[in-house]
Amino acid sequence: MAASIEDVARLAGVSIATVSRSLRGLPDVAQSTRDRVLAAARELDYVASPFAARLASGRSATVGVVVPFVNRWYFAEVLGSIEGVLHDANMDLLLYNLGDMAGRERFFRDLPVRKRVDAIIIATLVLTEAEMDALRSLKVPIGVIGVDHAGFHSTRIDDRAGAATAVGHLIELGHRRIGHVAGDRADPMRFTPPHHRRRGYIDRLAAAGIDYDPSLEVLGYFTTHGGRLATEELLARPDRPTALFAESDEMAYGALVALRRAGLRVPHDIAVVGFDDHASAALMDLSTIRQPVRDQAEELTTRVLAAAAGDSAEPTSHVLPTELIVRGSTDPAHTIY
Amino acid sequence: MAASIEDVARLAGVSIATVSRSLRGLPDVAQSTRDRVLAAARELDYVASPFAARLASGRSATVGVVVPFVNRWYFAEVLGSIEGVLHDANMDLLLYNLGDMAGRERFFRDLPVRKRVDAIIIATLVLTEAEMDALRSLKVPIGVIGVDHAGFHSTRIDDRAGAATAVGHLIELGHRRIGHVAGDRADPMRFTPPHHRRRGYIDRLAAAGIDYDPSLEVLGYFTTHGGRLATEELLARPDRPTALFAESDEMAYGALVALRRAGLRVPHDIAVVGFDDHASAALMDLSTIRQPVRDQAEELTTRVLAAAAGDSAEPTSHVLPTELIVRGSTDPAHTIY
DNA sequence: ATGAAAGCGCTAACAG
DNA sequence: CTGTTAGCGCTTTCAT
Repeated sequence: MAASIEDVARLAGVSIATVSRSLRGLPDVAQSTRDRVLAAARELDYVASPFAARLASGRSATVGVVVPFVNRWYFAEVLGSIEGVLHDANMDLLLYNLGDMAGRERFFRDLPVRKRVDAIIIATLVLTEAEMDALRSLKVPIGVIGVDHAGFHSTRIDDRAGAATAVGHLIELGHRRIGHVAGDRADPMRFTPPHHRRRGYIDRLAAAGIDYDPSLEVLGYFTTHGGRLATEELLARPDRPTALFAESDEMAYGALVALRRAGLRVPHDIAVVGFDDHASAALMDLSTIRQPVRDQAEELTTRVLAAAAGDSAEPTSHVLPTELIVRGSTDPAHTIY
Repeated sequence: MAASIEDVARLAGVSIATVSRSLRGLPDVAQSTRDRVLAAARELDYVASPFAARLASGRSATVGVVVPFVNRWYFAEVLGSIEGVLHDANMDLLLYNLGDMAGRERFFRDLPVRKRVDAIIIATLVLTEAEMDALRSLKVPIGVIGVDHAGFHSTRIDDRAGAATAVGHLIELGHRRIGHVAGDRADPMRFTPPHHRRRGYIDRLAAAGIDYDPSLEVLGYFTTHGGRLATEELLARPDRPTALFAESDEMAYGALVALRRAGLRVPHDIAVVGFDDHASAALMDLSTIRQPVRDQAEELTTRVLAAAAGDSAEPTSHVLPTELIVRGSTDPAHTIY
């Protein structure tokens, strides 16, 4: 049986209260006493039982992290970043992967985080009023990454401005017919990027006096495969575009495959710009909008942790900058294919 | 304040013991009593405090999941699968992302899972004796995915046989000079696939009476970028290979990029086969060895859960089958580029 | 600076 | 079938 606080107290010749204080670094313990306790604890290889501590203190030293999918680049990146901050702060991380709408409904109905976390971090979901109510009922600080919701801590990028920058880059290169490989705005998970990025696309066209042409817009569903199919569809239409804006790099990869198969040269026949600066974008020589994924996750986690620790500042919404990265897929002096 | 078991007992007019029994579905409770308790619990929106239950019962209903990285395809896939099984079983999932050697050392030194999990699942690490001792000291069932260690539950594939199949496929197509884009065998994380997959490559060459040529072997470090560089290096050598075996699909993608840039046709000039059947392999038209990642994770998790629940069967090692998937990158009737 | 003691909210014998 | 009671291993007043 593992050592308990009583064993340590006995060995150190003090009360369990003193052991508790010493080990947690609380004040009002003589240095000599503390040293004795630390030595005893080390000798017995003692660690406090987290459950006993949590029951007694009412704090769980745990945060719940909710992601729609763990196996997509963006969410995996976010999750890894959060994990780092949390464990550096000696917090446990309870993972919830929604997976699909059924999982999402189950989560908000059952609220499996109840009575077990000091804070919650949720990635990229636009929450319904009912979901927000459910979360608020937990009475713990809540952080949302990628979206902002009043009353919750949030960190995100400006998707709309980023998309406008991407499209502006194409316009400055002289393109007027710009195809749009879009994310699914009707996804039941209600992700926001497709809405904002599309707005940015339309904004920027308008600013350049280019008419918005719905026939240049096809859904790619945020997958590589979808990006390929969408591009094939665009190419099959009369008067094909001279450039493509894909709402995500992963869709852009699919677009590049479709273009290669169609025998079109990039960027000479068709230029392509993506969004995210995904891990493989540099390899694919894809121009894109870089977003600081890890920074967003770390910044948000840090603030949520402060809130959980009692910092009662009002929840705020932070926006981090994006950056246009020009690579071969739009550089006329270059050829990918 | 949230309702406690006493509130429920009072409302239902029974003792807290009866509430506990009713809610947990234990026997020896009159149906009418149970109904009353359930109604009271629902009315008060009661859920038991997990910490109190864990402290009293000694069971944590939690499993620790340890991965080297969350943001690599294989591990993300594994993590997602484990999460599904765990939450279906009403278990909490505590995530530990090692990240690098420093993180790995810290994990095994501090053992942050101590006193908080009923079982541990670890992905793809070859454990040192010291690490195994540390884990054993926890006295909980341990599952390892991708490797087998005596005394631990494990599920894996036969990497060696899979690699041999991949190389055999190339040999049957008539190839004799087969380049090898290899994983790093000296990685301090000590992953096993590079060792086994390389053995399979060498085995199969030997079986076909082909001399092993070290100059055909270059490290690609399991990254897309590394695969590209490795391939470029292979192409720069005299008497270049007519086919490539990449130890992972992600490295194979890099190889395809390098071949395209070099103006070589696939599979006519050089055929390529990968390993894993990564999510994008179909899109890239890459022939590969499919491994059932989710199945491995689910099978292992299920067994570990049984062990944690008291099934005292000896830990065993299970091997799941792989399958050759032939696509355009090796099909002579086909052209990728 | 230290100790005694009262919980925290459950589970698990044990009685009846 | 149900209730009583003794913990589980800590944290946290409150004394001293």
